[in-house]
Amino acid sequence: MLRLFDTALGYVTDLEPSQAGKFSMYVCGPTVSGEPHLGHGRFTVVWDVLRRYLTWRGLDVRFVSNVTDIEDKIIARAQAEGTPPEEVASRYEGIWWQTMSRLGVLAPDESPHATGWVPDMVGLIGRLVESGHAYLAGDGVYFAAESVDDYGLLARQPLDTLRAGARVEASESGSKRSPVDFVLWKLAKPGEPSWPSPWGHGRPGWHTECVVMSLGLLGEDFDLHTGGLDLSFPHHENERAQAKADGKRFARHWAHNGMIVDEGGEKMSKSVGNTLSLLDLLDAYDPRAFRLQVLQAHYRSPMAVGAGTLESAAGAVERLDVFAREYADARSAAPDPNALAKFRGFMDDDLDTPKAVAAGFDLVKQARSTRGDEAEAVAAAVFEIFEKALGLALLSEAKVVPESVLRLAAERDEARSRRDWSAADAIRDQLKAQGWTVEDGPSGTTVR
RNA sequence: GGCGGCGUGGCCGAGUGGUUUAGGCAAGGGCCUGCAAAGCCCUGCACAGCGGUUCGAUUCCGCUCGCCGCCUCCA
Repeated sequence: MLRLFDTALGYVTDLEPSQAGKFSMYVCGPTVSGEPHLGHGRFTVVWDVLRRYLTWRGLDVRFVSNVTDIEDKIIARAQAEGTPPEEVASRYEGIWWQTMSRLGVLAPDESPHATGWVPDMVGLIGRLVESGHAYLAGDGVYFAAESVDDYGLLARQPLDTLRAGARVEASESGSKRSPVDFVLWKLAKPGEPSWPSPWGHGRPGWHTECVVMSLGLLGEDFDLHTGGLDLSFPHHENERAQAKADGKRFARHWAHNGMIVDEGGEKMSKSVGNTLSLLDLLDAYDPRAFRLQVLQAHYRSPMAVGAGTLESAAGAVERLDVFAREYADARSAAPDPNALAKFRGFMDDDLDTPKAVAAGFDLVKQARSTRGDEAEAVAAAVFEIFEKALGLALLSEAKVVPESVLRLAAERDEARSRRDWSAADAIRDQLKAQGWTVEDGPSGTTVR
């Protein structure tokens, strides 16, 4: 069984599903108020890998990831642009799914939208108000964090130290009774989108949607709740507090991925403004290079991304493609069971993809240094591991070569058959100048 | 201030109390090649600093220095 670091426990533990053979996970998705950045790219790849791996291991995985389509930043952008908030949200959601597809991230089984669940959220808030866990203040309904006895579990800090450390500015609204309280329902200002509620027209606070949608779709006691490390507190803490106050069991396990950092080692974040566009990066490099780089770092470690790291990863992808072309026939062979067992051992140990990938590269080397059935089985394991389990597609098909290039290649073969090396070299230089790599094999000149 | 993490060879990035190496990229040498490319083989005496524990520490403990995260919207 897979072992994973559980944020709530603070150590690596067995990930026993509540129902044998099944696995339910909820990943906190994006707020669609802008283009995805590198951090989004990482968390989606990390949890996509976990999902694929568990599926590959034979579990029936149900993967739910939300889209936050109503939120302050969306409203702010809509107002700045003079367009409706729905328009902003749907535009960036379109870009989101398009980007995910380029990254090789599978679509969730379900992707609930916050705006589709407002009545359920109002229902939850109502129950929380009734039971005394929430209260109405000047500008909205707030959750009384201190009413939950183990508040601070995910933060791994007791409540009083959280309270002591809370920024004063954060509570300057003057509405909260305690600085650790958080808003469940924001009353609408004129011109803001709103839904009806017993407390007046307004919109849900961010921390409420994920509780309602995860419980609504996966039921109580679902297996795993994940997201970026920066969501562990306060977002996930607050979700958990609501579920608990509502008498629900909520997620059995919690897992969080590490942050992307810039060249200076500082976390990329919207507030600092040092985020890098994921779209630009995917335009500039093979998207698989980013995916491989994510795999080569442990999911909990901070990860630096820059031109150098991406070029390095792109080179490695290229190497894998060369292998995939040479060993394309092995795709249909039975993978070497020992190789797969070793791979599983690494993955089961807290999703150690760096080691798993290293093992994959070792297999590439191993396949090339043996012959016959053994080489074929090892090569088949390479495909099995990278493509099926990790979701990194390898290209066995050469890319389409334009007619003019093929003609030059033919001319070069002809020159070589005449042993006219200077003519052959001149053509090679010409092809190189056009960005093609020329290789001479038994069947003549090939380009890629 | 509270809680937590990190510091590894040119770069990214794993890992471990002790025969021999993570892996990728880059670099150097060799094989192959008309020359290349691709591939294969070989090469780097890495573990912030200072002490301590130990037969032995990069790995355990302490201290110092440096960097970072969370406590605030954030993946």
